[in-house]
Amino acid sequence: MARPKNADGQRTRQAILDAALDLFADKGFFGTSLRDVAKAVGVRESALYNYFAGKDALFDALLQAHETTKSERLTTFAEGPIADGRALLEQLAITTLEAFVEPREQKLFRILMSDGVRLAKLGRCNLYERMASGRVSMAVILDRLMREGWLRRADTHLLGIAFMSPLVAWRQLHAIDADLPMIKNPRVYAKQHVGLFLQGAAASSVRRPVAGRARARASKSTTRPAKPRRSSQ
Amino acid sequence: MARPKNADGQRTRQAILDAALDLFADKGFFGTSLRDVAKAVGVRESALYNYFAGKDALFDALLQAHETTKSERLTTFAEGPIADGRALLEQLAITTLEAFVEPREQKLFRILMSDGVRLAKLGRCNLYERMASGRVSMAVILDRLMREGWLRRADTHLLGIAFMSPLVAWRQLHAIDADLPMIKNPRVYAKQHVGLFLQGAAASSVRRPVAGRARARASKSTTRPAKPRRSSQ
DNA sequence: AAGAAATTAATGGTCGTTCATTTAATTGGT
DNA sequence: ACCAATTAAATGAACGACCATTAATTTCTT
Repeated sequence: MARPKNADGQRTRQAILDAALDLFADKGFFGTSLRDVAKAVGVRESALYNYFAGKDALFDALLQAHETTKSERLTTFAEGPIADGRALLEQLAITTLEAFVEPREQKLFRILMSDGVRLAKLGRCNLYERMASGRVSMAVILDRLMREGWLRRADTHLLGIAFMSPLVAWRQLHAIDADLPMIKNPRVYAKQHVGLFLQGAAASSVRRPVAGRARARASKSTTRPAKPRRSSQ
Repeated sequence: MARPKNADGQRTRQAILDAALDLFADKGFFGTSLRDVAKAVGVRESALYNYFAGKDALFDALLQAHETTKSERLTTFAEGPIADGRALLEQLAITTLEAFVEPREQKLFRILMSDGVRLAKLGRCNLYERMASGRVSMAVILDRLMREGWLRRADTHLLGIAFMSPLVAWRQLHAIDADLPMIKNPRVYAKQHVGLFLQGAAASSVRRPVAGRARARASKSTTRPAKPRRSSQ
């Protein structure tokens, strides 16, 4: 039989996109056949060609559907005055993590993780440009934070990687196994991450004397040996 | 013709392993056919079956060849007394980065990056166990550093991710594109990374009084408090 | 002659894609 | 309000190209 009673093109098209996103995320672009996609939709594979010219076109449509959704999260952080550098970074971390938590974005992330390099090599997706634009946006934000005195002067890319990569890694680890012995709440993690990013991991008692402001933080540890101090770069 | 003049089984076997590593790293496990491997070796694909039972067995042999090479880099750092925490972290960072730089390890890294999740899902490689063991080793080291007063008390996984993920990211970015505007020398990067990890990115002079509660987000004040420009380093 | 190393040939399977066809809904003229 | 023409949506069969794997065979070395 063909053309069942309530066949709706728009609905089918969206179902194809949904199924393709799921399957590509699960088994990869190259590991997913159009037969798989069609079976998930409940349709023969030849029906897909009514909506997409081929497998590549389907993937392109998938990417484009999320390109419009994305709408440049980072750049909005680079505008307006900065009232509180720490709060801005926390909000930035939370936004980033929550973007990863969003299911569709997460699936897309997994697709780009596993097949992005090869797809980019075939000129079929702009993974590198995506990443580069992200790094640039991040550099702009960090540069502003440095110029306005919230961050110390340092290599922008060093800071960018140090700030961003733990967020990505945290999300990645959670995507692989949700039961890891890690901080589970995105907001809690973001807060702690920013704290670590700003203050550093060194025990607070051995801070170099810079400004008289002594931070009465932590230092609840037991007796510890005296630290030989080396100059910091 | 068959059986060329100087055919050597051992040599061929190694050539197969080398070619497979290259091709799997480049096009992925699922994207590489045995024909490709055979062609790279200069042999028909049926010849591969003289050395490996099949594609899976070839991949297993590839993994095992590097399993023996690895020999637990991290654990050696957790033994012996810690003379200098910063130096230890720097050495750890350098060792990690240089391990990534090693070509074979780098290719394996790329394979596991792109196909690891799916291969693990098929029970064909122990990606998760690898990562978990790495996290545990890292946690042991960080725990010692905390107990001996080199690091402030914090969640071990938080610190582990914050220390390790930028190194992985740096290597990843360099593997993708060697011409990025980033610190290129592994040792220089390691030093700066450890400095940032220990001291943090906050400008050294300004510190908010206390009360990390940052809900000053809603304030729409256009008047920005004057930020002292303290340039450190 | 024996065996190692590689060949050619073939098998059964899956893939992306094309094409003619069938069915259900919509439309327009009378 | 009816019926033909049109269109949208999906089908089933097929194609050529790969794929992993196996089997029988050839050639070189010792």
